[in-house]
Amino acid sequence: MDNITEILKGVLEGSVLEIISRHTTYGYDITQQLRKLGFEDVVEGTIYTILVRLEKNGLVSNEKKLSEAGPPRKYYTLTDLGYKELETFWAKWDFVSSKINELRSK
Amino acid sequence: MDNITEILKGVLEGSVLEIISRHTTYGYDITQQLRKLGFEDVVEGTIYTILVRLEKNGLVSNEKKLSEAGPPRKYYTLTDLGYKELETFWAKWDFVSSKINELRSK
DNA sequence: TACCACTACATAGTAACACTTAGTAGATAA
DNA sequence: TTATCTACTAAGTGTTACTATGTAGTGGTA
Repeated sequence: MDNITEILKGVLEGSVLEIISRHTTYGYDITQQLRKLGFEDVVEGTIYTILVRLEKNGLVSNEKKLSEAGPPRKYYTLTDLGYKELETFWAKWDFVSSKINELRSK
Repeated sequence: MDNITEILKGVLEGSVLEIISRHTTYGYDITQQLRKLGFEDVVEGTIYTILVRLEKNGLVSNEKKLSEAGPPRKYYTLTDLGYKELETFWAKWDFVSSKINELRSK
């Protein structure tokens, strides 16, 4: 799917929160998961900037651990604030997507 | 719903295209329709900039007509390119929303 | 007449976000 | 030694919705 950049705005960050909420993980892996999901053009740089932002906003914390296959990894975990934000994200998503579908169907 | 700005990015433009595709209409009315739909914080300035952009990109054309209740209105209509773009928008929306829901449910 | 509310459009500036691009660096296999 | 995969960093860009403010026509009302 070409050029979904604009539709991804605001959505990608929520997706990253969702992924981290499942189990603690690191940037490179998150990128791979999103690409496997179908967002094939997502690159690492995008995810890392999101992670930096999330941490700056207190939504995630990280712990550096050694890797078996490369440089050390930063494993991210949601904070309480992060879980709250994730909930808010889904509420917003439900709201917007229901309204968009309403607009479309009538 | 508070602060859905980021999620609306890319979506609002598609919504405007969808509204115009139903029947030719003007900026102020589009704003009202979107507010009635639930996007209560959408203001006229936002819609006018979108309309200017759409026209610049050849997706809509407009015709000025007198109003019964104020200044003249600019009635917008989708061009062929506009209809194509609208179709593309819905394809992107379907793609992204299905992927997001997939992420959420697994 | 003066004022206000509603209608209707315009636009310069801002903030937020995903993306681009380029880099560093460890591990492993050819 | 070269290449490939893993893993993180960061400066700069482009697009978008929003903020804020302005202009202007119409109709009601005090």
